[in-house]
Amino acid sequence: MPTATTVERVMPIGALAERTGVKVETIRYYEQVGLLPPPERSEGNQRRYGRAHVERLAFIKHARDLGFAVEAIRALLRLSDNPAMACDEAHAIAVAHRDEVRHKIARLRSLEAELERIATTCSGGVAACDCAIIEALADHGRCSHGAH
Amino acid sequence: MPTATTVERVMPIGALAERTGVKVETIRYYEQVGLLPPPERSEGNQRRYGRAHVERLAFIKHARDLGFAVEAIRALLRLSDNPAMACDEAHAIAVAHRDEVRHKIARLRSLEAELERIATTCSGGVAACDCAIIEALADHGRCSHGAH
DNA sequence: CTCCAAAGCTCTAGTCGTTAGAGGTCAAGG
DNA sequence: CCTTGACCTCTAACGACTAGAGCTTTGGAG
Repeated sequence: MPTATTVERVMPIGALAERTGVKVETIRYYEQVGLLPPPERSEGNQRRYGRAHVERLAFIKHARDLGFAVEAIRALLRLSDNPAMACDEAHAIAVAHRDEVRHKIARLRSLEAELERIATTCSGGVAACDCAIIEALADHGRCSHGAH
Repeated sequence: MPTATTVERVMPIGALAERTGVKVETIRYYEQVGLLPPPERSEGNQRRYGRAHVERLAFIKHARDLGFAVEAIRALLRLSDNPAMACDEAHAIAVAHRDEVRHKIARLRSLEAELERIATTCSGGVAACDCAIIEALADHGRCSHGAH
């Protein structure tokens, strides 16, 4: 007993959007940049998607959620279309991205520490505060050359 | 015995860039969007910066390095120009940003874990690999609805 | 003093991955 | 048949720069 959106042969863009959690505009964008192949059209020129599109878009969505760049996804899709190209390349892409993510985490952690420090130095509303946060920002500026 | 770049009254944009580590184009951009006040100009219409500009730009740079958005920096600069406005607001900005950074870290950490998992599932070049990374991306797509 | 390369100037457009809007067409239920 | 919502294309905006074209100014060497 298939519901309206499980009639997969003739899915309009809105149903595909709902199913995958990707916005309509974004789907059209992915088509425009060549991530999602152009689907067939209805007589009235409206896009009609099938199961293959759902799967491909889900793949794209998951990769985007993992923070892969559109370029990287293009490469991953090429690999998935062409398994003969082996997974060495896919592995390299994933590892490169993982390292990038690690890098970002490390950077953000030190930012967090510094933000925490300057935010707690001045907890707001205190009279002695002139203001510690602003001074921290200004001082660090000065400290790069030690000039006054 | 001041060197060329320590002659602060007449610093051209390139010297300011070198001193602060902010690119020339970015300095002009900051002026355009109103973060850095327009400096005086030479007879030939070239920007000439002084010490105040070095300090303000260093403040901006440090805040940007900490990941504050330009809008937030605009607010912080307003506060630093006008200390009477108290540090409550600065504190709120810093705390909000710290929380945002924490959020980002948490998200990235789970991404990292998943990337690690899929990257090590297929270590590349293995025959059995068909490929685990690509399957992981595809499967997750499918698992959101359990459909085949 | 004259010349030339480096550095400056303005203005425009491109980046990335969407998102939003204008202004129109199509499909389906009452 | 008519309305309403979903769809269509095309263009511009976001944030924070970055790059380039095409020009002028500056400052040191000859």
